[in-house]
Amino acid sequence: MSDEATKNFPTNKEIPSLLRSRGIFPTRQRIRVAQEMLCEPHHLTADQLFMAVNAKHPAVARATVYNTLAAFVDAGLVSVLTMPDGGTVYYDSSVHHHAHLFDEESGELTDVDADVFSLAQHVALPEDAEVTGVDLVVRIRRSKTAD
Amino acid sequence: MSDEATKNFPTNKEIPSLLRSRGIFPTRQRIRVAQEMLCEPHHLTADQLFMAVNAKHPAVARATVYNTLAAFVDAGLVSVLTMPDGGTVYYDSSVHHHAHLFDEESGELTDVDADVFSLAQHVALPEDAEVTGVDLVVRIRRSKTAD
DNA sequence: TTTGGATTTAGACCAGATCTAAAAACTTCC
DNA sequence: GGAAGTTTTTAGATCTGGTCTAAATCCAAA
Repeated sequence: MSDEATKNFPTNKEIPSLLRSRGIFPTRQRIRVAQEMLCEPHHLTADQLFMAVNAKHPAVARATVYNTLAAFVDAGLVSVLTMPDGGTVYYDSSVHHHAHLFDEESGELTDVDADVFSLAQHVALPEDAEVTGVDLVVRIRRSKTAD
Repeated sequence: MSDEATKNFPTNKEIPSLLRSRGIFPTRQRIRVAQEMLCEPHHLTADQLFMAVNAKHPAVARATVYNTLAAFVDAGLVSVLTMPDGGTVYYDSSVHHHAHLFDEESGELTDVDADVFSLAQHVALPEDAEVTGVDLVVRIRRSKTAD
């Protein structure tokens, strides 16, 4: 459960076959976006990704980044997450069910393994409700350095 | 905890003194916005509120609705909530800590009492982390009517 | 009343995100 | 190869929530 191996991010080399296996034709642009997005734990806004992809030289158009992200979400390759107050939309390279830690001081967003589905059992659901997803963000402060 | 009385929404009449008690001068516009927003459990977007307030005849400008909502948030009269995937920002007339149920079919958003802080104890937090907030949305489907 | 601070207002503006229509890149078939 | 059709990409226009601004209005106090 709290095993890093469950996440198992692909290497750059594996990207094309990964895309193909999800029914996404691996074009040059999609490969670049995927490499930047999928190969390690990441929480990026569309714009951050757009800039990362084009950091060295223009490589992929903005619209393509958005289209590609949407395709990846459909294919279950990335998940979407927005900060509960700001509304900033992040794309998350981890798709397994997990919770998020949000450091209110640094603005840093990190994954944390947690069986969010079983946590959800503790809330009073309507009889006929079937849980289809659980979004949990724990906001923290860490400045207790000299508390 | 799961006591409706803890929420205790104000009546229209009580709004002016409520605002005053929170250090908000009760102008005509702020009273209208408050009456529409605070007197019952609600999850409204700024725009929905803007339209509700102006339903019969123009009453309050858009900017005022936004300003007023911000003031209410500061004063702890409403809380902010964004859907983790869409990024839509809702204003919630309940400010006590609670979880949300999101019906994926109807799009309906409802409050549900839950001790979200104690739930958060179950996730592996860094040693020095102090929890400052917990946002929990349980997505459900209810179409089991004929499952 | 007049004055001055607080509030409201319409509309300009801004940033993310999406849409569009055309260009480019692949496939397929001859 | 290359003509024709399909898919993908692209730049830029457009849309949409939301914020900002500077002028008008309101209101309390003298």
